Amino acid sequence: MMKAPAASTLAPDTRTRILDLAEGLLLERGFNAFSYQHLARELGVKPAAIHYHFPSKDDLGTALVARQLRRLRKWRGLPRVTNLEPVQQLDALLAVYDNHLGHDRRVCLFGALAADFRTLPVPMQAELRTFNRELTEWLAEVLAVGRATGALRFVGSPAAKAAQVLTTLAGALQVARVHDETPFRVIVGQLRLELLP
Amino acid sequence: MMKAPAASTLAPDTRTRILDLAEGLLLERGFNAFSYQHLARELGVKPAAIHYHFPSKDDLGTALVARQLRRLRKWRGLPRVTNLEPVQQLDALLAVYDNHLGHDRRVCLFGALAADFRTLPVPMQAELRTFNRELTEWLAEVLAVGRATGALRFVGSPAAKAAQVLTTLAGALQVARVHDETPFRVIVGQLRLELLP
DNA sequence: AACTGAACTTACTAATTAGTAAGTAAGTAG
DNA sequence: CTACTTACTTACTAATTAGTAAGTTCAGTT
Repeated sequence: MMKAPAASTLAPDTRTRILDLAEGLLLERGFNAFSYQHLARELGVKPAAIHYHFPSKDDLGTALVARQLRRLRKWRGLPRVTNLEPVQQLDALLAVYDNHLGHDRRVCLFGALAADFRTLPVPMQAELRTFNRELTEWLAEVLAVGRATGALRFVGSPAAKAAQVLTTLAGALQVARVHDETPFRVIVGQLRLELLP
Repeated sequence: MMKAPAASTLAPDTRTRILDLAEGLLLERGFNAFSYQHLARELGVKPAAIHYHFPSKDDLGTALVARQLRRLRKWRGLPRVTNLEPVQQLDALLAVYDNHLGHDRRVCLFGALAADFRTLPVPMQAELRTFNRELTEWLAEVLAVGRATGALRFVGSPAAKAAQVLTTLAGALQVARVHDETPFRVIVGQLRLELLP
């Protein structure tokens, strides 16, 4: 029988270590800019060991996006998120992007993959589409409730505003990479200025 | 003596054909997703011919961004652009992005390179920074004049709003690539809705 | 008619890529 | 104890990569 993995904390298994490392490289250098050799060297194993866990790079990439989608679904259902007021939920979202910024100016997953999208394996494309769609839907709902209660202000539909805000946030992390943290702060400041009465 | 190249129209020379093709591949698949072989095959020459015009891929990439910067500087100085009212100048900018969308949903140069930024040659990074800075400064001036004349409406500084709008446009093309044209239209519609009283 | 330079091609190298197949060591199940 | 499974390593292939060096063709110059 399989031993259940320790639910949390402490030494992650190799598979998770591969995913974590690959995610870092993806968000810092792009999907076409790291190889199984890079991963193997960093982890102190042979490239074939990576192939054992993820037969092809397509599998690895797809697993990466699928994991992020699972994280999103878990996150948005967390009591410490669902219990918040819309303004605080928005702030929680902004905090995620701010955290990317602080993490060596990593871009978000969407921003890392969008440009190379056509070179990605089809299942990976599908996962990324779902990820972006669900995140946008979540934010649209937050914005709708926020405006209904007078806590947030904007014109147009919640769906349109949500798409605009998320797109801006993804782009803002890219601008931060090209320049420095300043434009990110400026853009997020502008977003808050417009949304909060 | 060198024959002066025909100022415009008609069969471009190989160097220009390389740049045009590389630009297309860059905007459609990313900088790390095309090779000298791809270029050569498409142009019906040998890879070494590309090396003749651009000794390294770094040179090619840098030339690509430098050309786009020259285009920007020329474009913003054109009478048919400088003579426009701010609202029309904004529309002219939006038309550029719309044109990318119509061109097989190409992302903009900035959006194509931002994610892979750290893998780019340093001179290419510098050109891209300058390109983004100058474009943002241009839009900030347009927005400042537009608000002063009452033709445009926004809160915050023109510089902040310009950074936000350009970031959103770059991101909107990426979203269009991942999904379809719809979110791009929605996001640009939202931008116009907010800016035009 | 000889020379020169631009724009290539041919032929190559060394490195890196993803991926495979076969073997092995250690642990687990019956 | 035996069989099986997990998690690898060793050793390899075939393709692709950027890049180089030397040779060729040809149009224009002197």
